Amino acid sequence: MRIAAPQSERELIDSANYLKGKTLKQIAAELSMPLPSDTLHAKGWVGELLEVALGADASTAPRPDFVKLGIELKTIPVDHKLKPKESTFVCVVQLERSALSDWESSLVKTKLSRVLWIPYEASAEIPIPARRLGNPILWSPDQQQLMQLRSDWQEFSDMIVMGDIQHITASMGEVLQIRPKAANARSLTQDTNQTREDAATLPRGFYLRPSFTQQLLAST
DNA sequence: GCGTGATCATAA
DNA sequence: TTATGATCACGC
Repeated sequence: MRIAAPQSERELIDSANYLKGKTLKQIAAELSMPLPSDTLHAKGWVGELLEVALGADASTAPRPDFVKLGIELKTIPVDHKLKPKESTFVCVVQLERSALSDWESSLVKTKLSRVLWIPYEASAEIPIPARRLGNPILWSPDQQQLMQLRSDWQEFSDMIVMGDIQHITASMGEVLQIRPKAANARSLTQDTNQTREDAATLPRGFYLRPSFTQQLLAST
């Protein structure tokens, strides 16, 4: 268990491997962090626990979790077959034109360039404290995955630039999807792509479909 | 409100 | 059972 930021991929992998098989209760105890009574009011708790356990650089700014290594940390809930139980949030959908013009400099590509995936047991019958961590996977998208991501991202970006964000639904996209990412359905953010100058829309985020994360967990 | 961490809850 | 649309918590 480490607190200091890892100085190399090797260090990070070693730390993640040390956590493999441990329960959330064990890890929380070693860090003196309280266990949540439920996940309804602690939705991001596992992610935050692992950030501390692995020495992710504390920051509230947009960040790779491990700044020096350029690595993003993602915990992912899986069932007994290693099948993801949820989609994976990637990043906010930026509505500025500059953010919609170039895949190579996009937030999606940057965020997913290198990710440490840490699967953990999340079947409903397993109490939260007893859930164990799985095998950590340090991943970068391969050529096919990159093409899929780029294709979806381009399609979405084109629609948003055209002022059609209201017509984007979660069923669109092969591996990526766009869904709400907000406090509630009344939240609003400026959308300069629409015709009206004061136009606003629901804040949204990019998510990876479970079918995509399932494949990457299985292949690596 | 924004961006971080995500999962919930119900319709299909 | 699954996936979409909605929501929870936290630091600023």
